[in-house]
Amino acid sequence: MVRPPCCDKEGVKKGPWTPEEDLVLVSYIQEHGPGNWRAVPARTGLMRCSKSCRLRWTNYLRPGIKRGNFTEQEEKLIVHLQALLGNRWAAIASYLPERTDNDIKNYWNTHLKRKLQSGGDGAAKPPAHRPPSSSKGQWERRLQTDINLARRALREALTPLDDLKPQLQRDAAADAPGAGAGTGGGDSPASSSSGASQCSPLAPAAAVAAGPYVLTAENISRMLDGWAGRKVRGGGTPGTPGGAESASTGSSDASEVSYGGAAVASAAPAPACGGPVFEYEAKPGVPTSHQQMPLSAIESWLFDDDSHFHHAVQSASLLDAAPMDYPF
DNA sequence: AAAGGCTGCAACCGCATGCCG
DNA sequence: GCGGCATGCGGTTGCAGCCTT
Repeated sequence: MVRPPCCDKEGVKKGPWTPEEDLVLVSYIQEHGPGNWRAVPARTGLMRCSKSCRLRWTNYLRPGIKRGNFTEQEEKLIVHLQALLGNRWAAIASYLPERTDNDIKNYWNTHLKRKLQSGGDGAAKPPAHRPPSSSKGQWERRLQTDINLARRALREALTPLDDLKPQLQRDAAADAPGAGAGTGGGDSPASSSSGASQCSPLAPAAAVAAGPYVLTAENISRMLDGWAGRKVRGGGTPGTPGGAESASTGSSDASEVSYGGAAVASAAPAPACGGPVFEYEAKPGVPTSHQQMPLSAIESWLFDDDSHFHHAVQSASLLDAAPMDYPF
């Protein structure tokens, strides 16, 4: 049996996506849900590779994505997690639910890497405990250790949030009672990969908080308005619905245009698991779009499982081998 | 004001991994 | 257990806009 090429090299369009293409893709996914990407080009008539469709959806069209304007907290998280996990952007992104791995990767390469390099010689060097590019089995075993390290790093990164901690913990307790409670067994957010079509412990809370995105005519209209209202880059590169312009215009853009806004979500009732389409858009094991949810989830993960954390701290001397000495 | 260089972002490419028959 | 397929992931590239000279 001859394996068909991933992308039909002939007749496959490349380059920036147009608003029309985005609309077609979003409409299709609204109807059929993400997945079965191979069928997407054929069924939609999009002259795009299936991978391109998936990428476009994952990085830009998916609801709940925040773009631009990385906060200092996010920067710290990224720096710490990059030091701990290496260039495993998908894993890092799982701690920043509103950010895509591509976004984080770009931000690291364009901002943080340079920042670290200019900030100190040693800081930019990968730590000794950085995951080796060895077999996955080794890596998985190591991951358990790194989880504990990550917790410590996250706690440090989140230290300035102590003022908010009581509220965050209340949120975590109220919104995600199960979030992180089972992480003592090593089930970190980064490692839970089976939640795409299931109810993540966090997903219902997020759905309640922000509601699911429902593609309606109004939303499509808003989307197109957003495109039409912004200058088209490169004679065809649309701004992204998630608010690509937000970097220069302020953080409000992201919520204005993104699909995760509460106003949009209010168009439909908050579903239980298996509700309307896009309910399954939550990243696996991570909350959907709500500004506070990621921190709540992280806080929950960090503090709910504190006993495990302290045990790890006490029993593992490896903490000493993981200096968190970064310029910022 | 114009030209060249630099920066940042969106997208592509190829490999790795997991699932299913 | 094996092979094929679909998807996920990380590295890299291309290009438009911005900045500097």
